[in-house]
Amino acid sequence: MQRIKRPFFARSVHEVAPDLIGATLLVDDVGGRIVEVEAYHHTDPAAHSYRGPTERNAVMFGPPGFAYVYRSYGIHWCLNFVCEPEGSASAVLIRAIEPTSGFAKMRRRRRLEDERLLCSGPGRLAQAMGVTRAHNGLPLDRLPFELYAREGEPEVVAGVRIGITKAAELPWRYGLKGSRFLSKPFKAP
DNA sequence: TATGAGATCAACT
DNA sequence: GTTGATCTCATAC
Repeated sequence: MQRIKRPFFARSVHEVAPDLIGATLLVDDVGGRIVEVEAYHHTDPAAHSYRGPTERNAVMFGPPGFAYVYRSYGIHWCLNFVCEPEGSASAVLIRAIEPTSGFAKMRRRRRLEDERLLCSGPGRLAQAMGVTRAHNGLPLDRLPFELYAREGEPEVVAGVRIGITKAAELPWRYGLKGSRFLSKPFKAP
C-alpha cells in the first residue's frame, strides 16, 4: 500500500475529504478503512476556526497534514486532518472507520464486542484507536499515525452533515456507499 | 424505533 | 450561565 504524504492535504478540504474515503488509517497499528468524513471550512459557521484562532483550534491555523484533536461535549475526543495551504484553517473530521486491525485493543478500550459499533462515530473511533489530546498537532505521515492511499476508486456518496446546528444544510459529509460501518445511513438519492 | 437524561470541558455571551 | 462537529443507557411507544 502507498503511504499518503503531507502534500496530499495541501488542497481544498472539499477535494481532500472525498479522496479520504477508502484510505486506511492506523494509530499504533490499530485502525482500518475510512468510510465517513465531514469537511469544515474556515468560512463555515459550523467550523471551530470560523471565529479565528484560539488555544484549542491553533493547529487548524498551522500547516496541512497534521492532526487536530479536540474534546467534544466534555467527554469524547474527535480527530481531524488539517487541509489547504497553511493558515486557511480548514479540516476534515474523521467520522467512521471500518476496523481492519487491532481488534483486541479496540474491544478492550471500548469495552464492547460489536464490531460494527467499534468505530462508527467520531467519538467512538477516537476511543477505539486511543486518540487523545496527546495526538493534537502530530504530523500524519509519522508514527504513531500510518495513512495509506486507497486502491481503486470507491463509490463515494455525499450528504448533509450530522449533529450540528449552524450551516447544517451544507452537503459536506462524505461516505463509502453501502458501508455498514457508517455512523448513520446516507439518505437514498 | 424514538425520545430524553446525563456525563463534563472549553468557548462564548 | 449556556451551548455544542457525542455517546450510552433507560424508558416509552
